[in-house]
Amino acid sequence: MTRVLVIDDEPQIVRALVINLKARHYEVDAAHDGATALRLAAARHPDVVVLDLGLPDMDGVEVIKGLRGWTRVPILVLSARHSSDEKVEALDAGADDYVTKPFGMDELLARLRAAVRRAEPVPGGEDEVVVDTAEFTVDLAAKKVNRGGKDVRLTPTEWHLLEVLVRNTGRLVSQKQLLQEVWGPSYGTETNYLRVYMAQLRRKLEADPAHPRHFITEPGMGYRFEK
Amino acid sequence: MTRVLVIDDEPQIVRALVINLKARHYEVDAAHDGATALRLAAARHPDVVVLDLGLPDMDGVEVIKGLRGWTRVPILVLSARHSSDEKVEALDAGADDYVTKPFGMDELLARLRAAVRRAEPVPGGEDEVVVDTAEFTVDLAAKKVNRGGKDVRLTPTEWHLLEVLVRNTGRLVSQKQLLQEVWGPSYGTETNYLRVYMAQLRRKLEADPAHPRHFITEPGMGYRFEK
DNA sequence: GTCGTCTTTGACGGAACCCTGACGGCCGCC
DNA sequence: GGCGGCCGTCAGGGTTCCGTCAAAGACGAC
Repeated sequence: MTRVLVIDDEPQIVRALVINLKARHYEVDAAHDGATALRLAAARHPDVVVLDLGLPDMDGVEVIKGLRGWTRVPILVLSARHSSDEKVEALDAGADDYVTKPFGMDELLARLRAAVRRAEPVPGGEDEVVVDTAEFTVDLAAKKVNRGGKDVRLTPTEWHLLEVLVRNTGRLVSQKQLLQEVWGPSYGTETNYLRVYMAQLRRKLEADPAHPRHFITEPGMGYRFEK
Repeated sequence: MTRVLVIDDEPQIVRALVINLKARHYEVDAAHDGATALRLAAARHPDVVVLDLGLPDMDGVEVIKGLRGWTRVPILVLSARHSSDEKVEALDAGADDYVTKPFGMDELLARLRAAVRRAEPVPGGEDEVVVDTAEFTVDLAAKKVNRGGKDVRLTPTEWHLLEVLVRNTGRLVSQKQLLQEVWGPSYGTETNYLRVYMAQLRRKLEADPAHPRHFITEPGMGYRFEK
C-alpha cells in the first residue's frame, strides 16, 4: 500500500485530503508543523509527501531541504502563493511538483499518482530483491531474513540498518549516512547506536560474530556489507 | 549535456523555448507534429520531453502513450486547456507534469529542472568511478581498492590522499594542495605527513614500493598519480 | 499497573590509527 | 669533501575509534 505524508496546518485541508486519500486506499500520516513532519518522514518512510509551504514553525523550503538531505521521496508542494519566484525556489530546493490553492482534488490526486508512478522501480526491476550469502538470505521485498531454513527475527531498527547496507552491497556506507537514513536527518554523530546495532546484526547473522565476514567495519569511515 | 525534445505546432512558442533552453546550455530538438516527435524521440533519446497537447496530426495523449510504450523519459505537458479532466487524463497516461498556457518561462524551466533531476540515476552517477591500473583497481564510489583479486585495506587518511590523487590522474598535485585537502585548510607545510602516508600507499599498492610506477614524486613540488 | 520488547545511554578494555622524531640516502651547491 | 635540503623508512606513544556488556528508559499489549 502506498503511504502518504500530508503536512499542513489547516485542519480542514488535512481532513479533506485524508478522507480522499483513505477512500482510495492510501495509507496516510499527517503532520501540522515542519518539525513533526521531518520526524514522521524519518520514522514512517512515506512513498510520497504532500507539503503545504505555509507552516507555523518553519519555512516550507527548509522542510524540503531537510527531506532532501537523506531521501528522494517525491514531494508535492501545495501553496496559496502564485508567485513564480516561490515556485522556482521550491522546485529548485528539491520539490517534484507545485500546486496552487485552491486546487481541484481530481488534479491533485492525478499529480500524486504521477509522482508515485515515476518513483516506482523499473518494472521487471534490475535491482535484486533477494540477496544471498553463504550463511543467510535477505528478501528485501518480503522484509524477511532466512538463516539455515529458519526466519530470523529482527527489530525494526535492525532491519532498517540491514536494508541500507544490503542496498549498497559491496559499497562503503559512511557512519553519517547510516545514521541519517536509519535514525533521521538530525542524527549523524551518535556512532554508539551503530556499534550497538551492528553488534546485534552480527550476533544474529554472522557465523562467527567476533570475526565478521559480511558486516565489515572500516575504522573511521563506516561499514560495508559483502556477500 | 541535457537534451530536450520540444513538441509544439506554434512556431512562436517553439522559438521562445528553443532560445531560452539553448541560452541555458540545453541541447534542443524540435518537432511540430506527433509523428515527427515520436520519430525524433526514438532517434535522439532526449533526457526530457516538453509536449504541447494541441497537435495537428494526433491527440497529445496518444503521443504520451506512444512514448510510454518504450521509455520512461520525463514528459512535461503544455496545454491551453485548464479543465481538470484533461490534466487527469494526460497525467494518468504517463505525463510527469502539466503546465497551462500562458506559462511563465521561469516556472517552466524550474519544472524542467525538477523533472530532469529526479530522472537522474542515483547520486554519483554512472560516470567513471572506477580507475584501473596494471596492478590494482580503485573504485571511488564503493571506496574500495582491489589488488590481485583481494581488497586492500586503507585507513581514512590513506583513502583521502589516494582519492585526491586519483581524481587528478596524470596531473601534478602540489604538496600544499594535498595537505590542505586531506588534513584541512590550516595545514600546508607539514610535508612529513605526506612522506609517511605516501610510503604507506606505495607499500600497499605498488608492486615495488622502492621504485614506484604510479605514485610519482616530483621533488620540491608534489606528487602525481599515473595509471 | 505490569510485563515484555525495543531503544537509548554509559562505561570500559582493546584495537586501529595518526602524529612525531630520528635516521639514512640521494642530490646539488658552496 | 662537506654541507644542507629533500625524500623515504621505521618504530614508539598518545589518541581516537570500535566491540561488548549491562542497565535504564520508552513504548505498546494485555
